[in-house]
Parts: sequence; C-alpha cells; structure tokens
Amino acid sequence: MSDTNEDPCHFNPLFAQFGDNQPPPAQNLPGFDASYNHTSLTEWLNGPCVDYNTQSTAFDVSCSSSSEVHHLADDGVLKNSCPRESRGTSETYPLTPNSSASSSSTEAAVFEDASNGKKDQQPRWCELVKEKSNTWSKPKRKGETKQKEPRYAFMTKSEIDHLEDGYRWRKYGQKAVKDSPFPRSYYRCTTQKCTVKKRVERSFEDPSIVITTYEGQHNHHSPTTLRGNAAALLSPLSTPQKLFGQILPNNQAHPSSFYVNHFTLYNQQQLKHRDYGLLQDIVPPFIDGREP
DNA sequence: CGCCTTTGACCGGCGC
DNA sequence: GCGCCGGTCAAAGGCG
Repeated sequence: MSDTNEDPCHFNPLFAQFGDNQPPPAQNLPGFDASYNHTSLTEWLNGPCVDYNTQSTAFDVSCSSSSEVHHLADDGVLKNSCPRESRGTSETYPLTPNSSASSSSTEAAVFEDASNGKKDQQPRWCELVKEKSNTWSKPKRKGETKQKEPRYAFMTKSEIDHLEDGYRWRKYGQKAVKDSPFPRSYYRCTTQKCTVKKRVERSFEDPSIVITTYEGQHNHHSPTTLRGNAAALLSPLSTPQKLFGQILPNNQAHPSSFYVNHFTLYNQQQLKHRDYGLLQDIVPPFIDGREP
C-alpha cells in the first residue's frame, strides 16, 4: 500500500467527498448510467431489488468480455483495473470457491463447472496478484490446498465499526494492522455449517470509513430479514444490496458502482450512518446460478 | 447457562 | 533457516 500513487490497482475512496446523509450525486457523475437513475432515494428504495447478477449485467462489467478485472486479491487488498496486457502469458484463472463447502448447491455446481475447465465453459474470472516486481501473476497455491471463498469488500462511512447487516456474527479474533492505528476484527457467521466470515477494519487513510470484507456466501437466510423482508428470501447472499449509480474513476475504463446494503434499506435507522459505499469489487456473474 | 468478546498463543505462507 | 505477517484457535471472563 505504500506505492499507492504508482499502483494502477490501488483503491481510491472517491465517495469520501460526499456529504453526510446524502447519497452521492450519481446522476452528475461521469459514467453514470441514466437508465438506473432515480428521482429520489425513496423511489429507488421502493424499486425492485438488484441482485449481484443484475449488477454485473446492467453495468456491463462482466469479466468475460471486459479487458479489465475488478477483484479482491488473495491478500484481501482491494485492487481494480488490472490491465489484461500486464498479465503476460498467464492463462486466465477462475476464481473457484470450494465447491464442497456449505454454499448452496446451485452456486457450488456453477463454480465447479468453471474450475473443471470444460471446453465449452471458459473461465470467467481472473485472480491475479501484483508482485513486488510490478508484474501480475497467479496467486501461489501450494499443493492446491485450501481454495478461498469469493470476497466482497465494502467501504462504509460510519462511526460504528461492526455494522448491522441482518446476520449474526461471532468475533473470533482481532489483530493489529500494520501501518494502521486501527485493529482488524474477524467475525464468523454463527449459523451452524455456515462458513461465511467477515473482516472489519477502519481505513487508516480516512478513519471515518469502515472497510468490511465478506468471504463466502451464506447457505441460509438472514435471521433478521426473515420476518420483514420478502425480497431477501429470494437472494441468500451475504449482503444483498442495491445499486443507485456509478462513476468512472480517472484513467479507468470501467465504472465503480455505488451500492446500499439491502438490509440497510429495510432498517431505516441504519441510514443515519450514511451507509452508502463504493463497491469496487465486482461480484461473479454466476452468483445466483444463472449466466448473465 | 448460553452466547459473546477479549487476547495471547499458535500456525502457515512468504520474502529475504 | 529465520523473521514477519495475516489469520485462527481457544481459554478466560463478561453479560443478560
């Protein structure tokens, strides 16, 4: 993170400049998709839920056709816009969650197809890490040991570290973060056989920003939304969310998409904390078992 | 009593 | 091989 200025894949918290309690003026931002414009937040809140699959389709950020990929590297650092040219001769590398894990059968089957490398099923996801030598390479996987779950990172402007998201979490660790005065907390979903984890840390560049990284997908519904949110029943994702705009960061070919946690929409109280964020890590197109 | 957080120890990966 | 670092474990204690 020290070479932030030179690193084309560093994370740029563009949303930090937005005013309190106001969504970003997405319609005024370059690259904003007018078809997803909403005259008001309320109108947008009442609209149909946009799931991960819809996001990748609607904003044309599918990695299958894109010359760039947005992803969360193995080290958990948000990276974006990795130029395809810089990948050298490396083959595309599917991001393949452990299919034997407790994720839903539909999702597992889809990912299995990708990892099997069938002729008619080209890998859709590239997982690369940037070496210190400024080159991109596949992450090292000694003995093909533990495959990692997909990760989704969120940045949220909030005074609260551990934001409510509708699921129950148990903290299992806390570590000091190098070069940061703020610790990183580790949480696990308390539901039996659910392997979803999340990390919560505060940005050292902007202490008002909480970075939440989810790993894996829930194999159950949110215990909170079960009673009050029928839409969430249809999408047992770790953090259902809605898009309300996107921007085109400087020198980047693909937009960043703004989101609001679906649960946040349901729980209006949470809106006090300006729970708007920047989704820099584009989710897999197969997330709900359907191709885009 | 069950569930949770805290916190030091431990482990594995990785760079030098 | 050694040290650093991120991630996890597990015992202890707090709380309702």
